[in-house]
Amino acid sequence: MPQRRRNQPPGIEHNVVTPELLSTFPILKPLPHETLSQLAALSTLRKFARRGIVLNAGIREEAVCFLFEGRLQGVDFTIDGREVGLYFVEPGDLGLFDHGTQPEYIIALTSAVTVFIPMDSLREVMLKQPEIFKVLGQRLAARLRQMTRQRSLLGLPNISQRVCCQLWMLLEAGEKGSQGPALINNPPTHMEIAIMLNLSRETVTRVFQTLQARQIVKRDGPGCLLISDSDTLKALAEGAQEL
Amino acid sequence: MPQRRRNQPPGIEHNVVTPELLSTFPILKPLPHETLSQLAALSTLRKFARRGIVLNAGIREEAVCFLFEGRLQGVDFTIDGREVGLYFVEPGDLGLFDHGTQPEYIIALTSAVTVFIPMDSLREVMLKQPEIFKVLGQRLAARLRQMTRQRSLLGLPNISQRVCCQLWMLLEAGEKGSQGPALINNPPTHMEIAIMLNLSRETVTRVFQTLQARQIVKRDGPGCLLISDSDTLKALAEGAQEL
DNA sequence: AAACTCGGGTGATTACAGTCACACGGCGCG
DNA sequence: CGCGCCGTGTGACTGTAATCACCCGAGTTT
Repeated sequence: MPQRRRNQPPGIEHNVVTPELLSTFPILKPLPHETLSQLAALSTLRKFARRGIVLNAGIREEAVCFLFEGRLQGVDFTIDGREVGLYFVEPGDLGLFDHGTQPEYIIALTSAVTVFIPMDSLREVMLKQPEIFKVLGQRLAARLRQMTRQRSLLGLPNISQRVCCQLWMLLEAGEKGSQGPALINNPPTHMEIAIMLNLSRETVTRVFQTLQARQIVKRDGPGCLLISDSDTLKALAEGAQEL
Repeated sequence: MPQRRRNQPPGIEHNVVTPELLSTFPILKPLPHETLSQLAALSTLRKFARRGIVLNAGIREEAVCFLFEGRLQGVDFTIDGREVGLYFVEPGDLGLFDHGTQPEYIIALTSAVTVFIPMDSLREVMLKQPEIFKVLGQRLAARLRQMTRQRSLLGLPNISQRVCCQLWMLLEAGEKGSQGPALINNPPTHMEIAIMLNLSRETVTRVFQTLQARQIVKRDGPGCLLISDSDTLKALAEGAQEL
């Protein structure tokens, strides 16, 4: 479980958020159009390059952040400085924030497009539209469930099962093209998976090697991972089959 | 990382919750007395014996639960049925709930006294007193931070450091009698610690053995663990010292 | 073109925690 | 009382994943 070095390109800002844009987020969809307009006016569009720091630990950046495109990763650090992966953030469906002081960093794994809504502006809108509270609460709860699920992964004694489970979760989160050869766009690197699963990079690589040898997954250039045999992957993830 | 068997004694119910009782919870303290009275009328006092199931996974039990006395543990299970410890719940300061469907079980590690407030009753009060939202949000966020912290523990490559860190967190959570020999009341069993840290029971026992040999901790009968040398424990937890 | 960095791929070695097997004291209980 | 369970304590053995060391190819910078 090693380190990653980071060069930290900044986020680029724009200010062209439309209510339509916001309504593409399932979480915000239920809100009335009028509310979305208000929110849109307060929001900022920000782009991040790979490895960019989206939200910084400790800094009390009072903002809610919605992911549009790309993939983010919540990471924390152990006392002795090792990186620990907490969760992945998938495009579209995930809003994430910051409450009190954010304990973890959130980092762009790919170039990413996000929408930021400043917390204090949000609060004004919330006073008139208490439904937002509910929406935010649901997000928090979902994150909690996600972290619980991720934590229980670590309990798996079998390493390849861990990796397969993680892959399976990535599949579920992404485009659910149901059966047939599914695919994961911009998959995390072996290193990024390793810190999620408390493994070393080499171990993850080796598991991937056997998965490829068994024709279960397949690289399709960089930026795309093909799951040729998702049934077997599922079986492996559930421990019904040994690798 | 093994299993625990459970015999599941039921919770015993009473209905004698006073507003004063509620105000002993730091989380609820800021609420006006009138609100507390309303809540108290809706609340139920429930006692659990050791190993009792406080909140059941999957079941959509719409209630908020506050811990008064004792210690609880959130647990989940891996796909292959192994138990995984998620967090400890300390008396007084911790309220916990249930949103959507609770993914994890919550189990009494010692006999415990709790107060339950049904979710729907709570909602009525919330309409008039939106501050409760804030309180609940803070709790959720705190739980999230706690789980993050616990997760980063697992990243520690050194096993004894993991255990010491966990002990240190238990100390912090409990009575902070500041310096001098601190103590942990009703400490979790080795097994319970093991599933929190992804270790085997034996490994935890062995770490405790060396800690006792080094006079850092000491058993004071069952139900009490004495931390003789909390400075060294802290050093071990932070990795400043090897065991 | 050379000099990087980054992501991935591999082998040899080895520390170390899991597992199994057992033992022991305390305590509740029929 | 004796029985059984639970929490703890300990030794021997072994599998396995971390570590180290290296290689490769593809992009980028200069």
